[in-house]
Amino acid sequence: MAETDLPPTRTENDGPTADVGLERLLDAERDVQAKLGDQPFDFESMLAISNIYRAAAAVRRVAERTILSDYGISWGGFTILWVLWVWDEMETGRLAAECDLSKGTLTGMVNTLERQGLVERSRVASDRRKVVVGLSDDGLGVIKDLFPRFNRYESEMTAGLSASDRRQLARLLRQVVRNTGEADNETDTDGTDTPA
Amino acid sequence: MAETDLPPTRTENDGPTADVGLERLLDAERDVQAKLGDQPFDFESMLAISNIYRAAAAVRRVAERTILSDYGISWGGFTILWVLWVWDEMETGRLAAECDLSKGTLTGMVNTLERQGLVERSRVASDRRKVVVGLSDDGLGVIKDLFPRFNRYESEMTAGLSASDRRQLARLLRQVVRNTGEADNETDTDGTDTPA
DNA sequence: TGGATCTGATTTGGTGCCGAACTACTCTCG
DNA sequence: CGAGAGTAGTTCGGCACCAAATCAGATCCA
Repeated sequence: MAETDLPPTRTENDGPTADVGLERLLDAERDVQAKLGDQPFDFESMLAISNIYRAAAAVRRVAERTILSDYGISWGGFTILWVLWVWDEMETGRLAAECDLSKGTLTGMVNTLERQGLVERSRVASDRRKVVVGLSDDGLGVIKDLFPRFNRYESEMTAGLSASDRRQLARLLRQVVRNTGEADNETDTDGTDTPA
Repeated sequence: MAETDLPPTRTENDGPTADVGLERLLDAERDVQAKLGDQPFDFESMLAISNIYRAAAAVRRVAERTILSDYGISWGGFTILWVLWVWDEMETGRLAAECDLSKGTLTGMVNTLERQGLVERSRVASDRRKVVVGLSDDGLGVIKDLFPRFNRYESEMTAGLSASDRRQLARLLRQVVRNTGEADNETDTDGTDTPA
């Protein structure tokens, strides 16, 4: 959702607040509330969720424009290389889950990476349905070279956050992921949603 | 990037930790560090950033599968309707900025929404380059109906977070967005990156 | 008046990404 | 064994999304 500041006409600065224009946020809240009449709404959740989306998109766009474009790979492509690097070759389905992509999407992206000579597919002899994907030598070279740069970029993106802020951020986001209830929650951390 | 838990073979539960398998995180850190040799890396930033992306994707997918699919609109389509609802009709360029989309993308999505009869385009008489987009009556009906449901969903996605957690989350994410240095930062909150 | 320039929107070409349908293989058990 | 149920991966149709190129209208001098 849109960054919920910027009501139509305001461009003035507002001094050294540590945060992005607080008044704008209040403006936005007022504007939304006006549309809703007396119906209550959860402004803080709205801000939290919409900022997740905006931050993710911005971080991705900038990463792709800056570092990733040097190697001609996308965010998702990088993720695949990274997973294969850290945890070695694995079969398609698992790789998809690990990269948080649908199987269909993964097939396409592996095609791209294969065309670029960065990964290799091989069928499993013991179960000929399965396909294992692994890094090629070139792929290994790329990720070894790329990861430190990427990680440096990640650090830059969290500039201004203390170490505990970063941990907190990760923690809160994990809770959000858990709340979506999408599978791969095989961990069942709080025991409230055990299937049976 | 992949949720950085789940090293290849571990499925056991790990008891009532308040957080997602802490040991797995440590495993992942160890695995990555092993690949890097003595080269240092910023694990906490990596976790923070990758979780932003994963949370955003999960929240979006689930929203589209559950509420949004009832109306046949996408996350981005919803954003457009919402912005137009709260701040009234506006011209294409501004709408794109507000929705955090490129102009080209916006054109396409407005086409879709127009086909669905939810928004209307009209040229501006005083400057015939400009196009103003606004909600149709149907579009207004949809967003009025949809927003409360969507907002309820947003609340659910932040379940388990205190009010101050939510504010904190939004705040930290705003800092990340700021760090990307993508424009629309006309606010310049800390004075370090003023163009001139 | 009329080119050069600027600005707003659309078009174009190409991925990424999804869910659903499909194909090929494996497993089960009668 | 062999039909049916299950599973792994790919294909398909369709948006979303971007950057770059293009088109059309406005503006600014000279």
